[in-house]
Amino acid sequence: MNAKHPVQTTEKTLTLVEELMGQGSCGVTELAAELDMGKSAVHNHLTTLQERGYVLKRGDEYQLGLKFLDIGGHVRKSTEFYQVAEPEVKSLAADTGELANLMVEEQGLGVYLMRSKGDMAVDIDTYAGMRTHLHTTALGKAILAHLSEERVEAIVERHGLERKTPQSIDTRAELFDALDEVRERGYAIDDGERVEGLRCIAAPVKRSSGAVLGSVSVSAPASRFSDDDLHAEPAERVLSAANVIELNMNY
Amino acid sequence: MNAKHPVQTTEKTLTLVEELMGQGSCGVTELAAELDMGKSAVHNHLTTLQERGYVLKRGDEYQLGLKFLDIGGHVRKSTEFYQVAEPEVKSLAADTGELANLMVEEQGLGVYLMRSKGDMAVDIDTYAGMRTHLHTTALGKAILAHLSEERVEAIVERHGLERKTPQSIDTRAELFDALDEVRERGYAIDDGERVEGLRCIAAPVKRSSGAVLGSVSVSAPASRFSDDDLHAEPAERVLSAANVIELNMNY
DNA sequence: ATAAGCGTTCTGGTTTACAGAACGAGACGA
DNA sequence: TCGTCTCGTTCTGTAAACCAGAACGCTTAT
Repeated sequence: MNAKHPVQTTEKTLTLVEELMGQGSCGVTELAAELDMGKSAVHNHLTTLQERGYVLKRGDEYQLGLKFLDIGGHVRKSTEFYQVAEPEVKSLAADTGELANLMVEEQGLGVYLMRSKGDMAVDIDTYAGMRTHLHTTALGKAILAHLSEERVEAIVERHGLERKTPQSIDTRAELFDALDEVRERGYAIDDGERVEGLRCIAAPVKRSSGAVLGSVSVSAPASRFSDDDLHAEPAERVLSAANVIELNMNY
Repeated sequence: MNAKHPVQTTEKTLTLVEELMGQGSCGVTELAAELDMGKSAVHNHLTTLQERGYVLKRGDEYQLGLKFLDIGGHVRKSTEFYQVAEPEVKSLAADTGELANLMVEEQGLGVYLMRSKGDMAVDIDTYAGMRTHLHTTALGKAILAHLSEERVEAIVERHGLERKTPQSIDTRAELFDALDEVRERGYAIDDGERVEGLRCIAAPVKRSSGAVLGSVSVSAPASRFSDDDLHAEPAERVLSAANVIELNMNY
């Protein structure tokens, strides 16, 4: 549902914050030009944000501060799912030596709640808090497979089916086929659909009611996740991690 | 410096966000009462924030979403100091088996940039992004010890010397004595000054210019950090971690 | 020297945020 | 079953405040 009486000033502030996140570090004039606002307006917003700790001034340039991490970290820490899953994702990373991830759905997008690196883990561009289209990752497909068809339709309607690599899913038919497969097999795979050469295997975590809470995964370069291996040990280990989390969530 | 023409609407939005962070989950009426605002104003702000992904509605209550973690995570990831220090803090935790931390100063407060748990690590209430008074932790004292005296004065002026436990520093004289000691010894210690029974040892990380970038630490229960041991292996290991980070920052 | 660029300050007109009242829906008890 | 209380939401006029634009120092480049 959209806001019937949105606060336009707040929208401007948020747009400014998001622009600053994209740019990294910016001057007043540059931001004003980028966002079609007057310099004074931009300046007023920035100084207000600075006073509250959300923005820092370094020389003549402004940049986002760590206050966002404070709030975000607090929100994450207060999440039961994160608290319960965290140790299990860590041991998943330790056991496999690869990169283990935890995802939840929010507003139709996938949010990485955490990532834990094992000894050999690849270092890709993800970070805790990062958002991604659900259809482009194994984690996302594991979640989508256990939402109602109308929820999935609504999400596709809202966010589209953008392609990240030539392997990405980009039609509804492909997506629904893939989700059927996930439900049958019990876990989802991603073979270079978001990052070329990266394979990923993910299992859903569900409440005993059947509602999906999120998903767990392990990512590794294709060279270490061969076609044969993929469906053996790694799948086994990811499913067991998901199962442990489910048990601990349901007490 | 304070904003000469602050955007009051933005301030209201931020106050609302911070209140929501404190409360966890709240209804419109409760928030309106808490903040002395009309219900319609609170509602307008919340729906605006919701539309942008910063706030979620669950039933009739509103709560903060993970968008803050997205922005905060992005800011952290873009920080050179974090990128460089991260692997070293991880191995510090792995080697000692305890809780290793990384802190930077922002707006006169200490911000935990990361925490990494070793096998036996205590689980305390800190989280990445959390802010704390600098004078209450070894990490903070390691930073303060390498700021100019007027910076330290300004920080004390701004944030005061609040006590967390009976052991906390709470006078300027005590603080400056402690900082002298830190400079002489090369590292800072905290013996139950923030959390009773928790000992902590921290070393500053400095640019070759002498400017302090932040600090690294290891925390453990007093039972595992005896008086004798504290200044031997742990101190050695923390100093070496700080040194490695310094070398990698300065290329 | 001069000019061009920046961030910052100032002001008034007009956009717009918001108090307060009214509405609809659900929960509860009589 | 009905009335009552409370919640989130919608609506409206008016008082407030956001902001374009111009002006001001300041630094840097020509």
